[in-house]
Amino acid sequence: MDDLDRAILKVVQANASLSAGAVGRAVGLSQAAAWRRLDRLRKAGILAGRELSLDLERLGFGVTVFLGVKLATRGRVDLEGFERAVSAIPEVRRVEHVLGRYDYRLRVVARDLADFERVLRRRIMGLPGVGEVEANVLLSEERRPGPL
Amino acid sequence: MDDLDRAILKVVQANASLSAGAVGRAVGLSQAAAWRRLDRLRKAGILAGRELSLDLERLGFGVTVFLGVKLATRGRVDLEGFERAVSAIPEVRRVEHVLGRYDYRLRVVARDLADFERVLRRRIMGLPGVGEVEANVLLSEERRPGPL
DNA sequence: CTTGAAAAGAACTGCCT
DNA sequence: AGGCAGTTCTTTTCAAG
Repeated sequence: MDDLDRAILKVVQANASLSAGAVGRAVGLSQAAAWRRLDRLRKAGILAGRELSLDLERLGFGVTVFLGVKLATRGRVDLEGFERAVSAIPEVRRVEHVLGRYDYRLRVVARDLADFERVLRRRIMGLPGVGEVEANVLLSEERRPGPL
Repeated sequence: MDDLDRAILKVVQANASLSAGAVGRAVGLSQAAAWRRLDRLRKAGILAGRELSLDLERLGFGVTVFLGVKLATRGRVDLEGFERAVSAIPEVRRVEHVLGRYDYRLRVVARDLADFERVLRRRIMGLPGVGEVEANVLLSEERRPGPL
């Protein structure tokens, strides 16, 4: 983990579709040297994997809502039951178990607000142990490269 | 946008590093046909791009905190000033502009809770227009494939 | 949509400094 | 560790059925 590795991580964060040769050119290494470092970072688990980002709006899912969920009852059983049930809802794209005002934060997509209401009432509110629920509708978001 | 396209999107969601040939085998198309469909999905903006997922824990950032931020004052100027200032903080990995109890939700990483306290007190609380702030510490999270 | 083929480029390997 | 050179595999494009 030296400065060259950090430079490589910066480059691939900015553009995940770069070849080893292109990464090498960007940081001043040969294709083979850059590839070996990328390989090492992958095997160390630091480069965890690629993800494809779908444009959900173009697929007809124009609404994203964050739900803060507080469970009415707690305990190991409740957490597991809630997580299993919430994972079966296709509109739920992310389940975050958190500490604070809520127990879970869910990222939910829907075609529109009417569709979201359906998901909320028929799927989310019926989950086992759900207590208080709070919604925040996403207006826009920005991803940032992060610290390094 | 037919069933084959949807099947392709499912496959590449599950594994973003698949070659066009491998995608074709998975959905019952030839290499060339699968490539043409992937190309079309990319050009239509539905496949928006790849992202690399870094393992921030292995890089020494063991703490992730979600911050709900309510601005003390509002208006176009306040939003823009806040967004510009918050984007300059390297520990902020995501800025979500939302409607609801908060105006913004921030995803913040730090080396540990002491480091997070430093970021919160010296960086976040000093942002222009910041009013109420609420923190939720991430315990675990799960990404789900999403609806299709 | 399929097959086959060809050119370009990327991934991987071994050897040498 | 880094560079060079070579092999293999993918990507990408094209022609033809």
